Amino acid sequence: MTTIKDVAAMVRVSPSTVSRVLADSPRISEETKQRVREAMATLHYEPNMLARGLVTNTAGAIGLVMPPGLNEFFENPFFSEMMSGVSEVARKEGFDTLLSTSAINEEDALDRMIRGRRVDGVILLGSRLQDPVLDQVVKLRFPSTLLGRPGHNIPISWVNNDNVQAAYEATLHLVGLGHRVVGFLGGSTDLVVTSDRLEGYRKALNEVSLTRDARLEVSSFFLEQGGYLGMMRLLALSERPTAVLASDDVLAFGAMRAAAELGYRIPEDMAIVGFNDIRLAEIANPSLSSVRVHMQQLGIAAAQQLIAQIRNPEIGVQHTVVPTRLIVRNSCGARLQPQRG
Amino acid sequence: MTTIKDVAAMVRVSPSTVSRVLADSPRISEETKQRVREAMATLHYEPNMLARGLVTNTAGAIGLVMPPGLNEFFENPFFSEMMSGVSEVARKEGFDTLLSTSAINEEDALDRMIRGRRVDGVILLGSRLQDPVLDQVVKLRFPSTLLGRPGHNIPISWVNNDNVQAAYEATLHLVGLGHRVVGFLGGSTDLVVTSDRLEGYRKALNEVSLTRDARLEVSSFFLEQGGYLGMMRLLALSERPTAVLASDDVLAFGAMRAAAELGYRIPEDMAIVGFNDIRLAEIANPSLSSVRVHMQQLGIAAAQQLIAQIRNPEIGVQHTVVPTRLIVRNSCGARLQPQRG
DNA sequence: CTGAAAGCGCTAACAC
DNA sequence: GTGTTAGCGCTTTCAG
Repeated sequence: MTTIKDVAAMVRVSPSTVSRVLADSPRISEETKQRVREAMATLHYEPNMLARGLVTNTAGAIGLVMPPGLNEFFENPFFSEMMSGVSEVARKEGFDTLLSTSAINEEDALDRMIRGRRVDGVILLGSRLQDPVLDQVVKLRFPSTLLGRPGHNIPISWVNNDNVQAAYEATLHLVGLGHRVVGFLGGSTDLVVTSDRLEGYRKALNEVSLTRDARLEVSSFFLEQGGYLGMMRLLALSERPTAVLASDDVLAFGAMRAAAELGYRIPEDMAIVGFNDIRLAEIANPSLSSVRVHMQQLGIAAAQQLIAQIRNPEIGVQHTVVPTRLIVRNSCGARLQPQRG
Repeated sequence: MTTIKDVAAMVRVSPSTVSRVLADSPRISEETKQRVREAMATLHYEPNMLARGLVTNTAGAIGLVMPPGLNEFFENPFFSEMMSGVSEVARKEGFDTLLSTSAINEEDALDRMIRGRRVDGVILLGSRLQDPVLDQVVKLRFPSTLLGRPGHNIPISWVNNDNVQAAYEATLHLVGLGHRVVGFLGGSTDLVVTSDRLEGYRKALNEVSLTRDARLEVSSFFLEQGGYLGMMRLLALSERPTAVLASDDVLAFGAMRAAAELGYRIPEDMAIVGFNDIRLAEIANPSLSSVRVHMQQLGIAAAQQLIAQIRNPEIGVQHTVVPTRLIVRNSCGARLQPQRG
């Protein structure tokens, strides 16, 4: 392994000079820099990040802390797109991206990453209503950004959509198409994102004076299968919904499959709107109406916020709201001639 | 930050004793271990991985080297599923997972990771026909596993499907359904996986004495849009195919969209078989027949092989072939009554 | 403009 | 069983 000493020896300067060249210090003459750089190239020198990190107390990496239930998360296209945004920014800014795979739970993952000095900051993917991880990271005063919204009042930077508003608008859209019984199909209820979208849904129903029915609000796990099962429940109700707002596209697809299997036509017998607008929404048949949340943009903003914080710890908490937009396609029936209402 | 010294001071032992407790050395009395561990807990001690890595020359992480064209890759569900397998193993074995996002190309990413001692081994995701990265990693004698097959003869561990055989069987399946003009829709031609699947396709056509036509072999980028455009080309041919083998499900979906848009019914007018069997294949309408490659299994095997290598560098190159299976659904027409042949 | 020296937190001989 | 010591590769005062 080539070290700074080898380079120094080759150019007949001291290790500190080589170190200064690495940092492009103005105190080193251009000529020396030139010679040192040549030596680095011929020796294939690459700085040892561990050694550097040990003294500078930096890691050159940002950590992605997965929510519990890794697999569920990996399988959701949301994840890839968000990560694509994160890593794009990380790359540009010279950071690597570390996945918190080595621990069994979020708390341990965080401890390992933070106290173990493996990363310079963390992006927390999603939050639960009472989330100890948030307290933990705030208590440690460690650079961090939450992708989502904290469920309780805590000074932490975050990047989020206005999920209440988005779900509110999506629900009103369905109501505007004439639907009087609208179901809500959500993911895990202790996730803030689920609760926010549910709130928006309820708000809309209240506003148009439609009676709410707890049985119309089903929650399941965040997988296609979860949507499938949830939809089965909704369809089994004595007063079954004619439209459903799903809090995730993957759930929406499961719901569509369930409905189709039982002979319901979409959108004629059952209108569906999803959330996230994953790539597949456009391709599917029928194409899925969905609230576009700009997943990649969320990832980009989170990474940028985090890196700004790492570079300037005094920056204070930052909040970014990425706007959403309802993309109307075929699954909600808006493109049909109005039949009800 | 709590260090080993703080713990040592608290228990009134030397730092080396604490270090030995960390390693659970048998030379330390149970009683001392107990006291040290208590101190570690109350002080929230967490070992500094940088310092440890500096002396042991380990990083506690495995690197995932993305192929160039990050985004294309992130968007393919193949990636998430494979990564889910990798990280599951990594977690169990106590490794973190580092994404090579910080460099602009694979070579630099590797240099940074390997010479920078950020990882203990790397998983290379996919290979091109002449791939300098493979030479690089072999030359450095660094633990590594290729997810795919090397395009040239080089002693490197890999995990792969038998893509030639799989494509051969899939093509024969289509021929067996009576198709006499079968198209091939591939990804980037310099990828080994594309070339292998193409070879299997050709082999099948030769075997059943169907004339091959270079115009029936189109290649495009690895996105839905690529499949869409490729299919448009195939449909424009004077002698157009009645069946298409797509070397990736995402391409297959693009192809299906193109065909549907132009009024072709699937599978009646156009039979399609894809590759990878992503989750969506089952859900899609019509459901997509696809060669299941067990993406997660590939990731698991790659990670296991790599970690075995890290733990025992003398282990030599290992090769794993993960079997494939053609999953017949609706898009290939096998479930219809035979109409041709 | 450059060099010498100390030290980041940890492990690993080598002592006792 | 435990302590002492040196050193991993690098950055950073402090000298000059």
